[in-house]
Amino acid sequence: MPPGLKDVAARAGVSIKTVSNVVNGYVHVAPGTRARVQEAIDALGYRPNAAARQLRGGRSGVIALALPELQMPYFAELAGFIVQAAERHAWTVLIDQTDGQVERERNLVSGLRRHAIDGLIFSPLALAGGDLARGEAGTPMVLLGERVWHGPADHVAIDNTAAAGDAVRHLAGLGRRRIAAIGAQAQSSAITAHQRLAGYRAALSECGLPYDASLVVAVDSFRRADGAAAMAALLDRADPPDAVFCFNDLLALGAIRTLLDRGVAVPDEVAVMGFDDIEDGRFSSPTLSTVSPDTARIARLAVDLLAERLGEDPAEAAAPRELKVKHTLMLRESTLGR
Amino acid sequence: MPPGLKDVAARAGVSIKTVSNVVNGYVHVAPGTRARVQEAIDALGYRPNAAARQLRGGRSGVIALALPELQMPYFAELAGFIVQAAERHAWTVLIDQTDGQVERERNLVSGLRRHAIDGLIFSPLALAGGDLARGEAGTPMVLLGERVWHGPADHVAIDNTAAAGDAVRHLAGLGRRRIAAIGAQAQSSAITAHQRLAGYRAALSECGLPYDASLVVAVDSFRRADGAAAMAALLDRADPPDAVFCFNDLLALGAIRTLLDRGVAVPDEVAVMGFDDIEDGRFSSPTLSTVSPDTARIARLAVDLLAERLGEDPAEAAAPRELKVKHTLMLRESTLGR
DNA sequence: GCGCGGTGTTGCAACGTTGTAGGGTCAGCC
DNA sequence: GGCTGACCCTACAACGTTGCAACACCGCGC
Repeated sequence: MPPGLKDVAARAGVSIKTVSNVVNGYVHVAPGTRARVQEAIDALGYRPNAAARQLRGGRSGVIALALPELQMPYFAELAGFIVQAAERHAWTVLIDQTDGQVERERNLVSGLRRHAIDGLIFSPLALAGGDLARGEAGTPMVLLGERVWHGPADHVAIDNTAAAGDAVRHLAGLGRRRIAAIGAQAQSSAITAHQRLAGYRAALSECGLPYDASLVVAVDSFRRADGAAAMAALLDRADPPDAVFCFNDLLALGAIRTLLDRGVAVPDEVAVMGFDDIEDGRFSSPTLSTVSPDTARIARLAVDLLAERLGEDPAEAAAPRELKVKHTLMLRESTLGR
Repeated sequence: MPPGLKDVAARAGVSIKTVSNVVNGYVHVAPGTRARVQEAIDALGYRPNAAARQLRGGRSGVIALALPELQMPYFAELAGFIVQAAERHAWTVLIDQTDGQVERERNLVSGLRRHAIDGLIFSPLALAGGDLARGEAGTPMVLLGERVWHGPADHVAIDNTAAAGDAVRHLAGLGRRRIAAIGAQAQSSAITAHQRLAGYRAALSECGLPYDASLVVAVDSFRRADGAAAMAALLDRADPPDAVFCFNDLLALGAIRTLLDRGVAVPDEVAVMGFDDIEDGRFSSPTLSTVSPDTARIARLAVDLLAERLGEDPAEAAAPRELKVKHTLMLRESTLGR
C-alpha cells in the first residue's frame, strides 16, 4: 500500500535503481534527474522500507535492552541513559522486561526473540552463569551487573562486593557497632544480593565487628515495601541495630519510612545507607547516603562496547572484555545528619 | 550466515516450503517428515528471519512508545505498564525519547522513523495540535495526555483540568486560604501545565478564593530541583502560602524538601499536593497527597486501542476515539498529617 | 580515429519468507 | 474400474531493497 521505489521510479520516469541511488545519496546522479526523483519522492511521500533494507543484508538499527522492570527507578534511569547513548550511534532501543523470571531471561539469551536486533544489552537478575553460555553467537551481547563466570560475552559492572564493603566501612567509621543488612535473598541465583552480602561480611570482620546472622534480613524483592517490612522486623527485636545497610535505595527509603513512622531518629539512632544513588534519595527526608555506581557511564560503556563488536569482523572477534566502573560513596543526611 | 529455510530443507531432504509449513504449524505434514524437519531445525539452530517475514507482508510485532524522558518516574511507570500491556498482544516496545523537543516530536509523527513499527503510542509534551494532524496515515497512533484538537488519532487521558480542580478544592476544604501553584510554564505549547493551571484557577474562584498571580510559580521543567527552587521563592515572600498545589509529584517532593530544610512543618504550616501518584510519594516523609490517574489503566487502554486499530480494515476505520480515564485523589500525610 | 577513464543510468540477482496453485498418491465409494 | 476427495508435498512468484556488472555516452589525449 505505501509507495515503493517502483512507484517513485514510474512517476519520475527513471529506473528503480536510480531512485535507490538518489535515496542513498549516490554521487553520480545528474542534478536534473535527482531533482525529478526528489520531487516524486516528496509527492508520493515515499519512505524506505526498513524490513526490505534489513533483509538485503543491512542492520536493523535496533538494539534490545533486557531488564527486570522499568518501574524500578534504578532500571528506569539506566534505560534512559542507554537510550541516550544509543542515539549517538543512531540506534533505537527495544525494551524487554523479564520481571526477573529465569525462563524469560533464558529465552532472551537463547535467541528466541521474535525481532531482528543488532545487539543485546542484558541486565540479568536470576540467570546463573552457565545459562548465559548458551547465547547465540549471532548477535553480540553486553552484560550489565556482576560477572560470575567467564563466558563469551562482554561485561560492564562495578565491583559490587567492594562497594558494599565501602558502605559498611563508612557506617562502622561513624562508630556504629550493630550494623544490620537488608536485602539478602534465598535463591542462589540472586547474585547481586550475594555479592553485597559478601562485601558486608568482609567489611564487618575487617572492622572487628562480629557477624550476627540475625541482623541480616532477607527480602522477596528490592522494593520500598520490602525495606519497610524488614526494618519493622529489626525494630521489633530486643536489641535493634544502630545502622542499616540496604542493598538498594528503594529498600533504604522503605526502611527510613518505617523508622520515621516509629519515631526513631535518622541518623541519630539508626543510620541508613542505600545502594544505586537513584534520584529519589537526593531529595528524600532525610537525604539518603548511598553507593553511586555512575549509571550514565555504565550505559555509555555498554553501548560503546556493542558498537565496537558490531564494527569488527566476527571472524577475528576480540576476547570478551570486562569493564569495571568506579563507584563512589554519596554521603548525605541519612548517615551524616544535617 | 545464520541458517535459513534453505539449509534446513537441504538437511532434511524436503522442500523449502515444507520446512516453512512445519515451522508455522501447518497440519498436513506427515509425522515422519515433521520429525525429520524438526531434527534439522534443532541441529542447525534455525530461527526464522524476522525481516523476511515482515517484508512478506506481516506485522513487525513492534510498537513504538514515544515519551519525553524515561528518567522521570511517571513516564518510567507508564512505560513499564505499556510494556506489560503490549506483552499480552505479543508486542515488543521500542522506546523513543523526545526530551520534549518539538523537532523530534514532529519527526516521529511525520513518520521519519527508521524502523518498521505496527503502531505508535505517543505522549507529546511540546507538540501543538496542528502538527499532529500531519501524522502519516500508515501506522495507527494513540495519543496520551490531554487532547486539544480533534484530529485523526485516538486518544487516552484523564481530565487534567478537573483533576487539578479536585486537588485545589481538597486544599481549600482543609481551610487553606493562600494556595500557591508550582508548575506553570511560559511556552504556550505546554498544554499540561496550562490545563492544570486552568483547573487551579477555576477551583479557586469556585471556592471564593482570590486569584493571586504572584502565587503561581513558573518552572523550566517538572523535576524535583525545580520544585525545590520554586518553593524557596515562595517562602522568601513576606506572605508565604499555607498550601501548595504542584503540577506533578516531583515538583511536590522537591517543594517538601525545601520546606523541611527550612523547618516549615508539613502539612501544619504548608500543605502540599502533587499530581501523578508516583511510587516515591507513597513512601516519602511525609507521604504525598496527590492526584492518581490510574496509569496502569491508561496504558492498557492505549495498547488495546492500538490493537483494535490494527485489527480493523483500514478502509472502514472507525472515527478517532477519545477515552477519558477516571482519576482519584490519594490523600496522605502532606495534606492530612499523620 | 581510437582507446580510455569518468559519468549517468539500467537490468539482474539475491536477501528469506510465505501464499497460491498444482501435482502426485492413496483410500473409499458407487 | 473409475471418480472423488483427502492428504502430503513442491514449484513459483512476490514482498522492497541494494550490490554488481554492464552499457551508452562524453570529452580527452595521442
